[in-house]
Amino acid sequence: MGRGKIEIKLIENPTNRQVTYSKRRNGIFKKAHELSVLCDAKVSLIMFSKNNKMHEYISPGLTTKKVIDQYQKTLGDIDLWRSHYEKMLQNLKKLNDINHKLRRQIRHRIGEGLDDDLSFQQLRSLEEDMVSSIGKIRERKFHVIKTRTDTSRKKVRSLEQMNGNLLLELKEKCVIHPQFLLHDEGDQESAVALANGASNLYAFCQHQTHLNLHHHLEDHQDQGFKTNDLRLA
Amino acid sequence: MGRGKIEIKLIENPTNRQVTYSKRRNGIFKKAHELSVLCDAKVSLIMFSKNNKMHEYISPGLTTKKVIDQYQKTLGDIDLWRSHYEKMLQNLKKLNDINHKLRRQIRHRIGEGLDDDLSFQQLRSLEEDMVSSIGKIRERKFHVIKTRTDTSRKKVRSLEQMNGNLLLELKEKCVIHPQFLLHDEGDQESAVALANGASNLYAFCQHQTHLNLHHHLEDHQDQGFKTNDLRLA
DNA sequence: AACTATTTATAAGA
DNA sequence: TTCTTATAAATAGTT
Repeated sequence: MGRGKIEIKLIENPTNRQVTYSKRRNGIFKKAHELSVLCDAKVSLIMFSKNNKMHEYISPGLTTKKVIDQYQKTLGDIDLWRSHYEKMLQNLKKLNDINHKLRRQIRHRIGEGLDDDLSFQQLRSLEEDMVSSIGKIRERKFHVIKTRTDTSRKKVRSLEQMNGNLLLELKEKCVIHPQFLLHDEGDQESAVALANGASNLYAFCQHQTHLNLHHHLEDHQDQGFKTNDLRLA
Repeated sequence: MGRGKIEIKLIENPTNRQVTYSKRRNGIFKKAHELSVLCDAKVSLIMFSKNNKMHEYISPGLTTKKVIDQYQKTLGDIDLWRSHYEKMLQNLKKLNDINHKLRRQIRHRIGEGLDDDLSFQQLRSLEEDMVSSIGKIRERKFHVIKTRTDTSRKKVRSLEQMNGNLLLELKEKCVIHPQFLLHDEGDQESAVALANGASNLYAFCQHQTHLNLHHHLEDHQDQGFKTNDLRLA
């Protein structure tokens, strides 16, 4: 209907296409409206242009939601959404049930809600179970504390050994180069630091010992303590 | 367009209306399809006739669900369904999380999964908690067993009293009407039944005593034992 | 956006 | 429903 007949196939020219879309869209909307009125029909017409501009017609007194709802209902529950939705509802219910059961179990295990529904036998087996569980927890607790103690002990041993080596080396160096010795009597911290196990050398070489001990307590990765350390001191 | 012009208003004649609906419906569908093809538009056309018969057109390669989804998205998430759906999803997720936490708590309480992530302090407080809980459970257990014992004791006392009364009454009746006495020596059950506390009257009036005792043990509500009972025996 | 020659849709009748 | 057909309406191409 127009100056010439056209073939029904994609209009390649974008401008042309846009114009035709516009004209025909209005045409369809008009027809949809006429049908609504003439035949009292419910019509929902939704369309998106090639550039995703949306246009819709809906019969007077209706909403698209209503139409879609009726559509779903009419198609029956074969509908993807409805079944998906209902699966979700079931899931929700199941999870809630499980939740309640878990809560109940916990309540029993913390000694609440026992009056509700536990028989003597159930109470007995619950008690038994908890006694055994507590055993496991204690075991684990002792394991943790033992591990921790062992670790500390090892650390202490290793530090002691390091200190021993350090002191020996220091002693040698001081004997060879007595000019490095400092006699800073006012330093109180040194005394505290040295009290750990280096006290036998206190009178001999206090300042350097002090500084090197600190190094080792603070930075465990630092293994490079040779003659350089002495120069830094 | 037709033999005569028509006014756009409800067609009162149902037959006429149905015919028009049919014709125009096809017309719109054709136009919708032409638009789809000519302009590469997405078209969804759903309609219900006055008698709720549904018809739909959907552009080739599309589904109504897709169109509706896009419609919802385009209108923005103000949409009721989408928000409802998303609330449900959130809920589901939350429930699942809670579930996991509850399970974890239970696992800890039954002494599993302790290595994962419990510090020494946590283990200590868990142990403490469980000790206190076990106390509550034991309390409840003792309460249950005590209640049950008490109830049994009361029942026994009450039955003993009943039996006493019964025997006394029976004794009287037998003295007044000695003709009711039966000397059925072969009855072994009687001896078992009487052993409970009626043994002192064994030689006196065995058969009746036996039957009446049974009545009372089986049916507690039956309080009506008078002279009639003896006649039934 | 308007025009208009043509095509298309369809109302009424069969 | 479907077909027919006179006529109304829609619209392609043009301005």
